[in-house]
Amino acid sequence: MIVDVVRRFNLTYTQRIGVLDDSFLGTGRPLAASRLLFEVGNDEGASVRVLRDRLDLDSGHLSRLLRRLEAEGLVATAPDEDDRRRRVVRLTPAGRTAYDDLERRSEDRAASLVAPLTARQQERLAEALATADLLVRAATVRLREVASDDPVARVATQRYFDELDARLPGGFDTGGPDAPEPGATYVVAMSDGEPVAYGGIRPVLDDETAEIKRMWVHDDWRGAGLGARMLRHLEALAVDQGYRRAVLDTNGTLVEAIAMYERSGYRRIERYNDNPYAEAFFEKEL
Amino acid sequence: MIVDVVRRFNLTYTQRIGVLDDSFLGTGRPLAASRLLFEVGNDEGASVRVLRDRLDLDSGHLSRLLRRLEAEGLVATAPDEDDRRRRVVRLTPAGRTAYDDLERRSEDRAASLVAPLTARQQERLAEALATADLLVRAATVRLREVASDDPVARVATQRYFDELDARLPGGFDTGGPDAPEPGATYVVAMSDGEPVAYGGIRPVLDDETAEIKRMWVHDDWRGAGLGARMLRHLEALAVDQGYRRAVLDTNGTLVEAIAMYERSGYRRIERYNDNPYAEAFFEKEL
DNA sequence: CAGATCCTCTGACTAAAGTCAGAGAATGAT
DNA sequence: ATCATTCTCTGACTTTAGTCAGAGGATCTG
Repeated sequence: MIVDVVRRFNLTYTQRIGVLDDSFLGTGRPLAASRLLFEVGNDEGASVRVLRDRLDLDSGHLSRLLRRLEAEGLVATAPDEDDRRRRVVRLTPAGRTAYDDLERRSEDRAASLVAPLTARQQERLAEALATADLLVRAATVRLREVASDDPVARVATQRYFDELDARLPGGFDTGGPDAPEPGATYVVAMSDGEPVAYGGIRPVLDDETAEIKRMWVHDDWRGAGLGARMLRHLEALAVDQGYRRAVLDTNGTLVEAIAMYERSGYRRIERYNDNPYAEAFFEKEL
Repeated sequence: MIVDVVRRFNLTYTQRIGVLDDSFLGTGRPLAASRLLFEVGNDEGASVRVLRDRLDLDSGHLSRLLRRLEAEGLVATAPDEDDRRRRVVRLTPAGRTAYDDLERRSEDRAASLVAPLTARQQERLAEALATADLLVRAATVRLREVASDDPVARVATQRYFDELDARLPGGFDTGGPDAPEPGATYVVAMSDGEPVAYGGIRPVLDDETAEIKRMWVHDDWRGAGLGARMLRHLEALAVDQGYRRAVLDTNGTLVEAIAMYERSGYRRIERYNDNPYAEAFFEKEL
């Protein structure tokens, strides 16, 4: 059923909205060149390498497209001062104008698409598309294991601490830099190169028990089921590693987290550590 | 606001779902050939002309693609018996197999896209996409004036009569073929080559009054605001033609229609004709 | 500081997409 | 019957897209 809806929507989309991509046409530039210009404008000072990954282009192909935009006077490239093998690409003033033109075309397209709808219908459409957007993004998030000193893991951890600090009544003190945790496994969920959820497991109490640590979901991603998905993923990892029980602690102010643990089959237990910030303790047989 | 949501979704879509089109890749055939094969399979016996319009291809380009599919033994072309300038294209058994393969790939893609979501999330996504689908389709419907003896108008009229016949307690009798109606204007809303809504105006009573006639919306399109849009369109036409008042009659069983007229500012009036099927009468100052 | 690796670039292609003119058969209008 | 029109096709292109090998400079590793 859902598959049919997705496919039907896909068809509608490519036939009707897909024409939005045509906003990149009619500029006298090939599509790939416009896409590149758009990407450079979005991420001012991106290196050629980043653009290549982002647009999934062959290095020769991209290089030629850059020469073309350069010849048109829209972008300028210069060596990256941090690593002179890399080259950074920037828009020239003329390039900025061309970029703004693309933006305007894209906006006009979107506006003319919804113009025939009443205000009420536009609201319904916006709501439906926002929901679809969130869920599609959530569905295409990739979970991957990271070392706890991986730069991405550090970013996620910092955000986790920041949130605790903001939400706990007395603030939160990390107590200095991370000590290495033998046997711990951390997982990050990435979307568009940004961490959107994070969590890990580590041995605790006895060798059959894993502790779920540092569960965090990006603000913009609440309600998309990412937390539950991360939790399932961590539980599966724990089973793979031979654990038979998961425990976790959390602060009483994190009510959505507590509700999510309860929905996921966790039961409250007695305090099992001396974490001063923890107020609620849970376990689940795996 | 809505514009931003549309654009954001557009980006998500092209980056994530858009890869659905890749189901046409990896078949050893160029994309255009796969699309053509898909189209031929969807509309068995389509003429080259129809395919050209549908896929928006240059006639030379299409012709070469057809030769290619023919050489692979996937399609066969033969002159159209009705007009031997035209040629109709059909799938061969091998072509049917290749088509089914494309279908399967497309389904698999859609299934794997939603696989990471929970059942509840899949439901939400299906609902959101179905809503978006309906509204996007509604937004891209084109209204155009037609003569009442235009084939499309006949189809729409017939569906209108069929529905009356099915819904009125005693059935509905057209009372023979249409008499010509001097001064009448009919409008049809088309989507994918099919009429999805219909309606017209004609002079009645005095030369300041237009009567709204034969308002009909396709079953699948109820709730998309098409009826209201058609009504607004007809009112605007009436104003252009110098009318200052619109009236209409309808049967009491057509409750959604009555609700729609009331929402659109129509007030109940006394019977103004002797239409035996009419039970409710409305007017609106334009 | 030597060798491996990374990054971007050019050369030399092939494949796919798209364009335009016009030929030849079939059909419609008068 | 004639002429204009319609439909599909082929020929003869150009432009985009995409691939692969390797050159040459910059940086990292031991």
